[in-house]
Amino acid sequence: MGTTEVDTRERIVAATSALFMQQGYSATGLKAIAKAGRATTGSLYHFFPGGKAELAAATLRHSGRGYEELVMSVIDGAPDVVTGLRACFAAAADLLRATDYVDACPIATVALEVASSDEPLRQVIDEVFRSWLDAAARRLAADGVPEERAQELAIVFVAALEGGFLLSRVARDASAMESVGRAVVAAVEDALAEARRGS
Amino acid sequence: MGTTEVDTRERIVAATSALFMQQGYSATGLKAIAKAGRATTGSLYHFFPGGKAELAAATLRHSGRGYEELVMSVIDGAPDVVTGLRACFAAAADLLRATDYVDACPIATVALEVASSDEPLRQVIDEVFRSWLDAAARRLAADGVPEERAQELAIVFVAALEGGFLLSRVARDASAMESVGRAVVAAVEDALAEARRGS
DNA sequence: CGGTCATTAGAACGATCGTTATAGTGCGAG
DNA sequence: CTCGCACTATAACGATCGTTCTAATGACCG
Repeated sequence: MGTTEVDTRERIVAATSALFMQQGYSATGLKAIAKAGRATTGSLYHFFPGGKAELAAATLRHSGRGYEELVMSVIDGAPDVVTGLRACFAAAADLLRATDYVDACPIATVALEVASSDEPLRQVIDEVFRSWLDAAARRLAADGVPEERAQELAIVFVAALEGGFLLSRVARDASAMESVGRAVVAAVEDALAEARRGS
Repeated sequence: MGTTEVDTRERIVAATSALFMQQGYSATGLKAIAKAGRATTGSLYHFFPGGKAELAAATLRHSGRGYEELVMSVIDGAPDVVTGLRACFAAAADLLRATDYVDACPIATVALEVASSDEPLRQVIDEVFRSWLDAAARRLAADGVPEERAQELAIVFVAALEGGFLLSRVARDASAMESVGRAVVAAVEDALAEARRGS
């Protein structure tokens, strides 16, 4: 049995994620996915009998988990949340520059395409974002940000990241990502200072 | 000559904008646009000889100008920038709720689709965003925010709007838009307070 | 060796894509 | 009235879409 079928499956998902990144959902054909993932149409439908919809759902879940782990590991690798967040935005800006502004968030691209026209996929993305927000809020709370404020700052964090990706990719200039990063860091610092001062 | 041809042209652009909003660029077929705009394929190619690409460019420019005027009119209708910004985010949240989270920004959706795969359209969107950022920065500077800070806050403003649209549409809950709104307002208030205090 | 089954290869389906071509409409100018 | 031109209608093109189907491959088990 080995690991062959698992590798093919993961290769297909990885190829799908890469294509979603730079073309979105609708513009990415199954033939292109098969070619990029070194698979055939038959193989593709063997692993994803539900066709494009099932493949997209699997890809979004996979990418969502991957990005969450990446972000959380960067933050946890820092002495505190504030410097962790700073590192996050710096890493995102570096990644954009290093990949010619291609490597960003495939989930956001697909999200805007399907949010109002493909309910099953919208729900998948909703779960992914919810998981991100929960993880970020927990991490902020662990560093002393009050519960309610932590949830709001988590939303601001994710929205800033996605907004930064959008503006940076369109402008082919990562300075937008750095700008929103500074704003998020300042907001978190404020919340922490207020928490230490107040009740 | 009358206004017939102008009306048809504008009807096509409006229909395109609406379809881009909920489906994006690739998923929106020319046939669907023609039907929604009460036009035919021939009529469509008469007004936009460049085909889908030219129609998309015209639509993005048109929508971009429209949103810029809308946002600036809301801000200018308020006594100061801070309450103007508050009104902006409140209006965006209300619009999302009123339209079942469909009516958002067609430009962001198309932007993520084409930023790395369609250079001409990317440049059009780049111009649109640049115009937004310039207008917002000028408005912030007019209310006393130092030049450099105004440009950065303009980026934060637009990124927050787009990030708020994304999260709110996916979650079908406009509270994310309200959260990012509060963060932007706080950041601007801070900048104004600092400007009044410092040099 | 023979048989089973997961996996692959690739052809073929109808539908729809963006685009083009052609014929036809109707209105304003001379 | 008639010519010209802006505009419309519709059919058709080749290409590609997502999907289905049938064969064939190949490794493991009795």
